[in-house]
Amino acid sequence: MITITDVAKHAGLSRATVSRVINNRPYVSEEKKKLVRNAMDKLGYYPNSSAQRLRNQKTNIIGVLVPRLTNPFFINIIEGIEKIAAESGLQLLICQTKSDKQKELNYFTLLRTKQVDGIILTSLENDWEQFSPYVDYGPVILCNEYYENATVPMIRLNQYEGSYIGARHLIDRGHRKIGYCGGGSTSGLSKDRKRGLKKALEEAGLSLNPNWIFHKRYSIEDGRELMKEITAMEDRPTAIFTNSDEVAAGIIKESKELGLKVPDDLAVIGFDNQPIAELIEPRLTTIDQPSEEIGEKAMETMVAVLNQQKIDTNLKGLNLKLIVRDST
Amino acid sequence: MITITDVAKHAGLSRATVSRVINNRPYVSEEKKKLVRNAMDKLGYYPNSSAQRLRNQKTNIIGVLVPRLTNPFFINIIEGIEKIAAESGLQLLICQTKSDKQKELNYFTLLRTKQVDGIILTSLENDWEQFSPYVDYGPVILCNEYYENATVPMIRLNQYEGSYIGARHLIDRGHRKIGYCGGGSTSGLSKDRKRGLKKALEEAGLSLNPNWIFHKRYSIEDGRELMKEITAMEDRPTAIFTNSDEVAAGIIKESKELGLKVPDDLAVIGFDNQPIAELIEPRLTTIDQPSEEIGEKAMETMVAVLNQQKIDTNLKGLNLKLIVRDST
DNA sequence: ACGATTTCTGAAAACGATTACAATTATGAT
DNA sequence: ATCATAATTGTAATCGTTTTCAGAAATCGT
Repeated sequence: MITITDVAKHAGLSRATVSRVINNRPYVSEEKKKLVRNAMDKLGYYPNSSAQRLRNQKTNIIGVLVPRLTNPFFINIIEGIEKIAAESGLQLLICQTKSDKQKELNYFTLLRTKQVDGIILTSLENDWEQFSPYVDYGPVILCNEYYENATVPMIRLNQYEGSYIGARHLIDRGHRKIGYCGGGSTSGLSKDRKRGLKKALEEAGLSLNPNWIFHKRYSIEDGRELMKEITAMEDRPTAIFTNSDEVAAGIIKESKELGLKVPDDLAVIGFDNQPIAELIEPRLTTIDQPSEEIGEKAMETMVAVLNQQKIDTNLKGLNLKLIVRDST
Repeated sequence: MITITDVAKHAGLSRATVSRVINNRPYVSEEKKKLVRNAMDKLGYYPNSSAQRLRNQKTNIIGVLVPRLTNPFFINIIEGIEKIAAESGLQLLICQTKSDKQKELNYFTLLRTKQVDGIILTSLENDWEQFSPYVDYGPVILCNEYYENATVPMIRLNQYEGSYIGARHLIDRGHRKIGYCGGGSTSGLSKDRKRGLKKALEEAGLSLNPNWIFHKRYSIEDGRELMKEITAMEDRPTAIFTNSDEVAAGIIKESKELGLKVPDDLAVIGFDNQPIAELIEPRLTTIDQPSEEIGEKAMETMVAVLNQQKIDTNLKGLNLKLIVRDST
């Protein structure tokens, strides 16, 4: 392997001078700069990043925790994060938690072993109390998800509002028996979605039937299973409010297979406005989230924190929007 | 930050002994082991991985190059890769090339700066000649994609065969005017898919109309655009063979919007058997690929190469399978 | 009991970069 | 011409590990 020492020797200079050239430090004469550059080119030198990281005590890598890569919503967030990361010369270490509590927590050793300079969380399985001991070891930022009591920057949308407008839409369409399929975790997002729904129901003089609350459903397959469960009930909801377009798509698909009409027999509303929402028939009514934008904002915040600048987590202009299509 | 020196001091021993305990080296008495473990626990010590990497001259990270994370096919491959990586204590650095030649090439500096121990390529934009200079800097493995003349391990399926059976299916359904939408790169996969189609056509006394060959279409949106182009033609194909389910889905969606019936007015066959293939209507006829399995095999091969064991890239039992649904 | 192994432990030298500091030379002001 | 200041370069320490080497202690075989 070619090291900085080789370059120095070849250029007839010291390592220090070579290092200055690499890092665009001042106080190097043009003449020597040229010598160094020639030597680097000739030898095909690339600095060893482990050595740089050890010496500089930073990695320029940010860990990004997502539940599963199969969910386009999180890919969009990553897209936004990556855009800003690239602009700032940072790399991403993308980590799948598979919605597993322990896995999620384990990724925090990345911070302790100095493999990453910071962590962005896009979903939450554990309670805030589990995370809080780790914030001493490097910046942690919540993107999309949030806690009420967390002490780290949170890039979040008004999920309460989003959920409320979705629920209102169902009520306006005349539904009185509305089911809910949500995460069921203790995160602010999860709670707020349920709260928004409840609020809309209350306003209409309705309440949430505990039999129609479903948790921990994420995939298309989960949606299909859920639909089978609903069909088996004697008292069924006429509309269902879901936490993701994938689950909603699964419900629609299975409904059709079971000979039920969407939205007449069952109205379905999704969340996220993924490509699949346009593709499936009937096209899915859903709640659009500016996912890429919150990813960008999260990474901008991370960059600010790393540079010890003051941060601004204000997200005005970014709203959840109801997209009415044919499934409601 | 707590270092190994702190632990050594706290335990009243040398750094060497602590290191031996960390790495399960022999020749440490039980007594001292306990002292070290206690000290590590008490101080909350985690080894600094930059230092370990510098010293050990390896990172235990493998770079995985994919075109775009939005394509579930590649996510499946990653899934397989990750499974084996986890078993072997390796981490993944996932890199999106966005199907950009330069970007793809740039990621090879990861190898030169020793940020990764090896690279797995799942798609190819450049010619093999562009890559070959880099193979000196660390193991490179091709997964899914391949070249005829490459000198690195290739985990590949018989795309020629897969393409052939797909084309045969269309011909058996009575189609004589068959269009092709493929990658159009110089990779073996791309060439073989075209070859397989041509072979089937020739056997039926047909040939591939150059007007009906389309390249560089990847997304649902690309599919929709493509469909508009086709509709604008005066002499249109009656069937189209695509390179991915996403493009195929876009074609189907747009067809319906344009008032065309699939498969009657236009038959469409996809590739990959993604979830979307089941969801869209008409359900998509497609060619299933054991994507997770080839990911696993690729990582197994990488592990073998890193350990200098002899490798076996045989993939028998893993085949491309035609899945007939309703779009043909 | 005595030499030959084997087990245990620490001192010190790596790994490849960056940087504080000192030494030297060049430039500028008077 | 002289002194103050700025620009240029190198020496050596440092980041936090692992490992070679050597020495000390324990164990073994006879």
